Amino acid sequence: MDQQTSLMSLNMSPFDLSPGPEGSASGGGPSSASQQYVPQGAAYQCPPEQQSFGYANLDASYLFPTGTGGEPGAYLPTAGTVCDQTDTKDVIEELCPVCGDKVSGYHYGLLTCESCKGFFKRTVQNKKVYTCVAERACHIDKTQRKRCPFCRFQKCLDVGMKLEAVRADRMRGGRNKFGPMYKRDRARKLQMMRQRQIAVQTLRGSLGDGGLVLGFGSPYTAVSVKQEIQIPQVSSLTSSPESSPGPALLGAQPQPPQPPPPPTHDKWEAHSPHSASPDAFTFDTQSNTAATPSSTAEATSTETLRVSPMIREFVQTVDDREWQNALFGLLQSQTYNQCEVDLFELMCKVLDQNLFSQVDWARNTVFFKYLKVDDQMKLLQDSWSVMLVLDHLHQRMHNGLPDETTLHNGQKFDLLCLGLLGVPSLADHFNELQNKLAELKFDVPDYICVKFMLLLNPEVRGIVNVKCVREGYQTVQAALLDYTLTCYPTIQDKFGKLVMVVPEIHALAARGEEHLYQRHCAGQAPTQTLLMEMLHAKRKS
DNA sequence: GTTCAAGGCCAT
DNA sequence: ATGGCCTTGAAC
Repeated sequence: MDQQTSLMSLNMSPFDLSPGPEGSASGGGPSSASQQYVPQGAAYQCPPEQQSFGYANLDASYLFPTGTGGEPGAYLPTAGTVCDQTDTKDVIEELCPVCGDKVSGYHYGLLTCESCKGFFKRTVQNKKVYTCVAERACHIDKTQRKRCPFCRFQKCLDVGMKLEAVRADRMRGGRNKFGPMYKRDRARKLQMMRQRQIAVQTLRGSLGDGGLVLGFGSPYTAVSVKQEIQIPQVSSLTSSPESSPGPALLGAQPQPPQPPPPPTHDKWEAHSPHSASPDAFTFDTQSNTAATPSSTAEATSTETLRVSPMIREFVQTVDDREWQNALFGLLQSQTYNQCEVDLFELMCKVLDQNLFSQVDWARNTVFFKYLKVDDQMKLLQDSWSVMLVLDHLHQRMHNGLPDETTLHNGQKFDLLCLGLLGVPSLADHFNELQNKLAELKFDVPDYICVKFMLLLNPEVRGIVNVKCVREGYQTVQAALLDYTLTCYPTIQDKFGKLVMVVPEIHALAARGEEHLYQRHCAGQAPTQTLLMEMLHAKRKS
């Protein structure tokens, strides 16, 4: 699905390099790298036949570097060269993330080739304006990089080349503020390479070469809530903002992010049938079926019985594998070949992506999909944050999502903060909530019913078709009540207790929203995102 | 003194 | 316009 279009109309310029000594463009603000470059004029035209399919402008070719055939697994050193040669030079022997040519050093924030360095410099210094006559998704590689400067520059930004590293005063020589970052990046790469070598040595003995196939997410983009809702529905759940590639399969190397620990609870949290192979970007999840609770004391005897068809259908709308793939895909695409990323900014991007999934989920569900777009928007604007919190509780409780993960560049990313909407001090409250739910044997049907009830809130102001919303809410409410009575008869008033938890989730989400809004106002959050649009929408209403 | 990421130069 | 090579100069 094409989320680029709306952003392309935002007409943002990358050329606001404030002049002045020592990086006046610094200061921890949003990285311009994630913004969309919208050129004007028509200096260049991109040949239509050069467009690649979709928006996968980042290609995986540069992941299989330096002359070893480009086969999966070629990334691993051969047995004879495993040891002793881990110096900086080896680390540098990567391929340019823009075009796949040989890297010549750090340039404008990351390792690139000489030609992309020059291209980026000329573009920014001379304020060049390009146009793509195709779909703004041309494939960029070493042989075709000259054909569409628009897409080449876009890709430069997408992979993280930094506009602010181009000096407005054109002063030569010396070092800039990125020096220490390059140094840390080198150290991290060395460390990771050493770890990898150890793992390879261990694994070669028993397994032989492992495959290495890395999936890539497209660059980050945003659209308006309304547009997102109005995108034609697809047959199954898909996630935005990018049409995420499939799960990235990793071979024999200790490649972050790591998979969370296996789940430990009931059948709704059962191991995935696919989890036998090492798959660093997938953690175990319940299979996406409408199975019934089985291993809990209450539910064992009810196996496949007495769960209403509606709840079964609800459970089928849960696609945790997609959620995980989208999460880890984004974390990877945002950090691959990056020295250091702003973790708050990254968190906002993940939240934003989750929001897209949220919208996507909602507009494919019963009750909701028949509403008018304006009503849908109002419901989503009211419930997005509580649903994000609830989703995170679900991922932790039913899929063993860990507190943190190591990013591709070696930085640690706090996953829990996603559930806290960026407020670390809410961790205790969040854990308390999780414990409370665990005591209630909160399972996947509970989760999905509560989620529906959060979404279909008839109290939201300005809803035109209140009747329909209320009916949906009451139907789900009744289904949940029935489910809890049927499947958990020994938990006294499970339904009532679940309903009591809802205001707590609201309180937590409200604090998160406030925090995000403050940071947004302070210029610390990425702009032009669905997340920010949601924050603003609620304040306006 | 060395390093290396900036900007500059110039043949193509 | 591109891209390989050269010069520069702050940080180490």
